[in-house]
Amino acid sequence: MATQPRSATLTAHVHEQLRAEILSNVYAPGSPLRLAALSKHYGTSMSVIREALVRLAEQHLVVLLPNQGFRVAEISREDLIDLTELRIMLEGLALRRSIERGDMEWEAKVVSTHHILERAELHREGEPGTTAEWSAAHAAFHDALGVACGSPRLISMVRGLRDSSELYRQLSGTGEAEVKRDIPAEHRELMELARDRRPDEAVEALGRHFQRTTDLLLQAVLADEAGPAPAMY
Amino acid sequence: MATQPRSATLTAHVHEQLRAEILSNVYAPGSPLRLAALSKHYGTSMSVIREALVRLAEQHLVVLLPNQGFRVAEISREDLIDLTELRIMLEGLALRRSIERGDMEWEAKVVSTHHILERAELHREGEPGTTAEWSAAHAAFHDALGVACGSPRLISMVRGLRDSSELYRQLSGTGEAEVKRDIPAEHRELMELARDRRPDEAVEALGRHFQRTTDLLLQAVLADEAGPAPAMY
DNA sequence: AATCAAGCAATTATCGATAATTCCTCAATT
DNA sequence: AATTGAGGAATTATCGATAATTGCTTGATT
Repeated sequence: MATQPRSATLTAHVHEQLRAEILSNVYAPGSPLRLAALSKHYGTSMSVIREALVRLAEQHLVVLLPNQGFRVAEISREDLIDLTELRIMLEGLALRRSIERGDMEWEAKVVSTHHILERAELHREGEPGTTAEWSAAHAAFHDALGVACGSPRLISMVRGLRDSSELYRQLSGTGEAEVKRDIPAEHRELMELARDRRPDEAVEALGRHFQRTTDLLLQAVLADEAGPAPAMY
Repeated sequence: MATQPRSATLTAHVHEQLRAEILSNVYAPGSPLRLAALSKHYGTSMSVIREALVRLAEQHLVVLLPNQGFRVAEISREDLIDLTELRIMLEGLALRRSIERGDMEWEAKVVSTHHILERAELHREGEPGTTAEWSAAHAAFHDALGVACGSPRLISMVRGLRDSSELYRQLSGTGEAEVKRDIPAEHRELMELARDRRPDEAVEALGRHFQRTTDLLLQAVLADEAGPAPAMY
């Protein structure tokens, strides 16, 4: 398990790893992240764990309660709806601007990341859940769509929202509900509309893409959770 | 100078203080923030300084270069323009939604924070630069405008952008250029349009308010900085 | 003079230990 | 039975020291 730190700094490495673990649902939403346990797990002192967790807390992937430690961020219907609305708007804007301003290098990146994603999708046929490779390829493709928007801040915000969304997506695995959906086709459509520089249609397609995912997620994973709280009364 | 920590935790207290110092331009943009010096300044160990700085780094107010420490975030024409564009959009959206969804308590908050701001503006007549009280009142008023939008994430993003903007604003002091501008009147208009629930006009006014500030800032403070770099060639 | 490398000083990153706080248990009281 | 409060265990927050890294200075080399 001894990991060789490729990162410039130990903390950066742990931060990346921990983010990946959280996004792939190794720790359930709301569950505590104990310093001692993680310290042992990663073979580093509590200081570097703590610093990594502080960073994740600022990114809203974990929550810090003073003197009570860190927990994985909670999930909820309302939050997913909020998240999706903002994502449609901001990631849509980033896409629109990329289409308007992106150069040929950008086009190439869209095409190439889509190609990798398409391959991952073919390989995945009938697989149980979301593969780590597919998730990475998926994130890379969506990132490419907006990366030429020209605004570092917008890119950063979009990435943050995307990470938060991933928390929900992983929850469903490859949900049964998704059988009715041709996700590869949606991605191909997005790639073509971006490549062919059709801003309105592309933004529209992106919005539908997100909304569909959210709707399925809402009915599949978060179907209940309407009352004030789960149980214990 | 011994500060009594009202915060739940020492780090939180230092984080707040440091944020305030950076936003009020105690340290110039780009200047290094040395752990030992700050540690001495605040009378705490380097660990809590470091944690506070890590948080600020995630909020884009400072920058961390691995093994080279922390610096106050740099400023630039392009960044200010980017920032303003995003602020107009996001803070405008928050305002629109607050007008649509805010209850009477929200209205009251808008009116009351505006009242405090107006008082601070009157008191400030002829003062040299931006007062700390005025800055606080100003931030509180703008915060109130968007706080009822119903999206915690949007509120958080808007606050982050507002903090970054403050970095620029403080740079100008009460610039000479502002004499031609009736800022109190702009604020009053905003308050009235929000209070009277006129979304389109309010959002429009907010956009103009930001754009004016930025335009003046651009010509007053960041007039040069067109070439590749200041000097040293 | 310019370049380069070795050594040194300053600074950051990491560690392990201590202090402070919270949470749980359980007995005492009502 | 429910509530309260005092202990004690578990956990977080803070500290000071050590290790690692960077960057500067200086002296050797061309």
